[in-house]
Amino acid sequence: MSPRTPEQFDAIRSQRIRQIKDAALRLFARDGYANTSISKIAREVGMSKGLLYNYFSSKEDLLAAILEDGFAFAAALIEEVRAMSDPVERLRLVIERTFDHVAANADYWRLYTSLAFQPAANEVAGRMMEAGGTPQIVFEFTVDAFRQMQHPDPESEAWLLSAAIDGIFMHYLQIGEDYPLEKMKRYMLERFLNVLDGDGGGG
Amino acid sequence: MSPRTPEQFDAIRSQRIRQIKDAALRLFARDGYANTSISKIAREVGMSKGLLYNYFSSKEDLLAAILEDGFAFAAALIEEVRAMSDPVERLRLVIERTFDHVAANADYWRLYTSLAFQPAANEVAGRMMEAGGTPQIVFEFTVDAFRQMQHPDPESEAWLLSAAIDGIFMHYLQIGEDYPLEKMKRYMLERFLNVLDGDGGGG
Amino acid sequence: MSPRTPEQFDAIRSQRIRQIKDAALRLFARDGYANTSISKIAREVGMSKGLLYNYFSSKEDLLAAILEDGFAFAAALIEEVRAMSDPVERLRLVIERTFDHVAANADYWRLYTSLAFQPAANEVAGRMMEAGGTPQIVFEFTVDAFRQMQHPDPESEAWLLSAAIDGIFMHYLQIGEDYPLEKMKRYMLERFLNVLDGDGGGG
Amino acid sequence: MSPRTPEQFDAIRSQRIRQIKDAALRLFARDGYANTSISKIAREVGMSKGLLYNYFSSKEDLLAAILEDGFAFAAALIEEVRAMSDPVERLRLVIERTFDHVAANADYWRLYTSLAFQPAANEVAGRMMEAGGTPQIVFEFTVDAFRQMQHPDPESEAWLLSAAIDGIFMHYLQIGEDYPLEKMKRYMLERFLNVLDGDGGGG
DNA sequence: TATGAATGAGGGTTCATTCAT
DNA sequence: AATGAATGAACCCTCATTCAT
Repeated sequence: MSPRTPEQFDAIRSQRIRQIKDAALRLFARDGYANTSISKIAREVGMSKGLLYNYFSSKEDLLAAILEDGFAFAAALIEEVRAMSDPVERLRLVIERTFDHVAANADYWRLYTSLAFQPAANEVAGRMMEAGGTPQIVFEFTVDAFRQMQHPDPESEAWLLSAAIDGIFMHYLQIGEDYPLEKMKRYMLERFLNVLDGDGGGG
Repeated sequence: MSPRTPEQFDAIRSQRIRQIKDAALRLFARDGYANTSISKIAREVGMSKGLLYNYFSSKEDLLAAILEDGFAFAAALIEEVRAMSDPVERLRLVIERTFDHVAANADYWRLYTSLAFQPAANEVAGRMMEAGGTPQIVFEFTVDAFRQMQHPDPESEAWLLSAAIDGIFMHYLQIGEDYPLEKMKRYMLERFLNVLDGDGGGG
Repeated sequence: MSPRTPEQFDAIRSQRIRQIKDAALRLFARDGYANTSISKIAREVGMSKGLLYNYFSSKEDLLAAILEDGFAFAAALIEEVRAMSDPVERLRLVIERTFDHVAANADYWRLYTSLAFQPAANEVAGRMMEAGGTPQIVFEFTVDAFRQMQHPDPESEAWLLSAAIDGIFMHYLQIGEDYPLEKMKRYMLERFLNVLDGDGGGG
Repeated sequence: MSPRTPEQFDAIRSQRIRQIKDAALRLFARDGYANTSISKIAREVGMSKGLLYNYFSSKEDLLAAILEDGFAFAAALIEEVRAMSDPVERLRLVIERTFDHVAANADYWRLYTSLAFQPAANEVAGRMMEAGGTPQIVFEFTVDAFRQMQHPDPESEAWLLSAAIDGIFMHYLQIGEDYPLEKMKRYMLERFLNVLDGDGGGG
């Protein structure tokens, strides 16, 4: 009965936003952005369409918010790693962190990949992906590492490594939990970075 | 004056079907199946919506016809390669043929990949992909080859190779002609199959 | 090889028209006029849509031609019966002829009835039915007969008789060959006209 | 200012549903189900097409809801009458109630009859009519009554009575208010059940 | 005579978004 | 904060009809 404090309002607000984003991500990932209606999302969350529009001004806005969350991970990772002096060690960390993030956020990556494939399909997503130029930086890290390892063709090897990683993720996202993701992570580190042990930082 | 012969009708039909499939593939690949309307396809071809339905009974039917064309390539490749006695040589051929097909049919693979990512989004595509179980066979070819090469962990290496290939395709499909696809093909053959030369059968 | 004579052309023409009307009647009766497309009729006959339009200038024209055939029966019956001196005998003949026509042309009556129920649904049919005022005449015959039989309420009895006949037809058209149509014909003659025997004029 | 209560929403819903059903029934009855577009119904009600779909998930669903209302009458009548001990009295009541229902719901019966005539034309209606097997029960009531009245041929007489009733309805539905429906009801009761007086059970 | 390609209007349906309450 | 009624544009699809050949 007592009126809610502003803090309570904020808490409710944050929780609502989280619920909406979670439901939307799940549905976007499974059925595709275009095949997911606002109605379905609202029903999944258990709120009215109208209220959903109190938190996100459009379907695209909701998509942008979801993508933003994922970009934050990439930005944080770059930040964490930028100052490292050993390129090989840096690359190792990037790989481990990324594998773990994919394992923990499969839906996000499913959505991300499906959007990345058809940038023309969605203006907002297209613009955001162009802006969030993470991959470029990571690619340069990779070349650095192979150069330091005296690899004869660091560029090709970098392309290969990043292709292998993306391919592994693709397989994992399609096959799901039957895919030996953890094993492949260790196999990658071993084959590309000669890292023999390592518990993989598994979550 | 005299009525058209059946051959003339057939010619018109074939040409129209080809025009429609071409336009649809282009748009599906660029904008996504869900974002491509029949109207847009018809406009692209320069015909009325109604006429399109003389050739394809539904949007899904059109999609199926397009996918079928691609599956035919896979089936033909398997057929060609099945009887080969040397697994390594067989794998080499599969890789080369597939690289070439991807290079020549980028739109098809763009569409294919985008559909493969969200099988729940499209019933028809989902069913067709389940039925056309090519990847499984190709994976077994790969394991065979590495076993013959006495690789210590043929399964993991097979996973890695197929991931690398798919990743390369992903990059190529996203980046386009700037991507060094031909170079990566040679690099792959060299690194995974110890094939040193080879002009790659380039088309 | 020898060129066809005009008579042959006419014969072909008549046959085509008959085929088209037959197929159209069957489909109109079963699926309804609105649910039957020109394409379906042409396919059923085994000719092209274009050719069908050589014989009937529109779908409505085809419907009109079919209805006309049925009206011809009614007109002929009236003609045959008009001069009869005994109203009872005349009514008996009308009933027998009508039962027989319904039995032999169930599809026509199915179509006729479905159209008669919703005159607003089809302008052509509506106009034709209004013009072909057969029922009115037959009703008067019926009243005449009952008057001659000294029935205390000839009008009501006439309404009843014609309702019973129409109801029997309705049941027959809905139930089909399981319905005891012949038996009901005899029962009607017996109960309404005191006709005890009669082989029913069975065809 | 304050949001609408659930009761208010319910009231709006009920009213809209009633408006839609009323308009649809009127149009279906007059023009036929196939000739009545959702647009026309919406225009008749004065709402957008889209809103109509908030209340009925499809045109067929709307039809089903309308038919359901009519079936409810039949079920209630059967229920009311089932326990009656005197078959003749029971039949009398069924006849009176049905005449009254037809008189009060002419549009419904127009629609019903038009659908019953071409079961192949509409899957939903076909299935519902098959399931709602009222006529069969009523027919058995009728036979019972004639058997109790020692009629020499109860089955034929039952067929005749039900045909007469259906025929009367047919005439009434086609002719409209000029048809002496009330008079025919009394005439039927008198001729078939020897009921001489009766206020007609007027509703 | 004969074909079927071609059109265009209209039908059923969905959905992002707005708004009164 | 919260609801769901309401709209309108766009979507997939059908079909009577016309026309070049």
